[in-house]
Amino acid sequence: MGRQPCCDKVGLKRGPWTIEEDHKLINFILNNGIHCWRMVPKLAGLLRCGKSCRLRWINYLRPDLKRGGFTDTEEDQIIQLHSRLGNRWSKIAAHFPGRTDNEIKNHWNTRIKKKMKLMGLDPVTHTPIEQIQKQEVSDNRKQRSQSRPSFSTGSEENVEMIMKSSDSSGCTLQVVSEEQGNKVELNKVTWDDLTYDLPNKNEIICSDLDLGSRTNQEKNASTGSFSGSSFSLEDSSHLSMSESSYLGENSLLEWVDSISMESILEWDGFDPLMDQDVFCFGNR
DNA sequence: AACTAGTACAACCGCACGCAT
DNA sequence: TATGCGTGCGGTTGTACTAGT
Repeated sequence: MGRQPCCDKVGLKRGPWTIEEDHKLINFILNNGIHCWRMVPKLAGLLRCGKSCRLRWINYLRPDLKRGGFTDTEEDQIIQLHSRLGNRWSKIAAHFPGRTDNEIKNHWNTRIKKKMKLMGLDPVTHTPIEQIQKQEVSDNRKQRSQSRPSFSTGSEENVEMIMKSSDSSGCTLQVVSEEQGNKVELNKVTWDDLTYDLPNKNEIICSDLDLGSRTNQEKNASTGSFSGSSFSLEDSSHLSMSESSYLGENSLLEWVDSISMESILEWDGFDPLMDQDVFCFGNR
């Protein structure tokens, strides 16, 4: 059927946001909340598409954003989570309140990837690069040998791992030899073990936990409460303005600070269009 | 000082999903 | 069921900034 564009793009501004636009957007959202992003630019007096407004708010203007560099601990945590979740940045970001998926994704692409390569680890599989190269050689050999008729490749590599149970700390695996039908139950292994010690762990985890396809519950959970990339209006009342350590421009920061917290807290009491008193400079 | 290469990150784009009709 | 809409997500691009020469 083909999706309609989120906006006609005609006469809309693109590129970097100005302080004035930021002020307009923040003022509108803090006073009215968000019911329909498509309507936000119109009501806020912005020549932007709703999508752009949403992105700007989520990634830059949200008052609860934690700015600044990532700590070593955070980086380690990102690596751990990435090994389990892959490039599902919103899920990863959910573990870091105040961080956005975009921020984590950027940090991953610019720094952590390189850091891992320097450590000799493949950023995609999280396994030692040397091991991957060996595996590739082994696979090539396998392929070549399989193309030959009646040639056994040996049983060591023909095993299947089945996840028997799992929780937040780790899982129990069953290893089944295809050729001999042997079943060996491993003691519980932690996710870290899976990350660094076992080959092909991505396939194991993804297939058995269905991490490759998001469930409705996951989606709802990610949008239902404040959890990193997904911002809940309800939970904004718990946020501390002191956490917004950086907003790009001091004037903007000061301006946000100057806004009465009461107006921020009343997300639920939002009356969408009753108050269309869009921000004007000098009004506050 | 001028230029270049590398880095960091904001912003955009296209697609998929859930929901309503 | 098919279609349209709004939103969220992940990949990619653009650009400002910094370091090195």
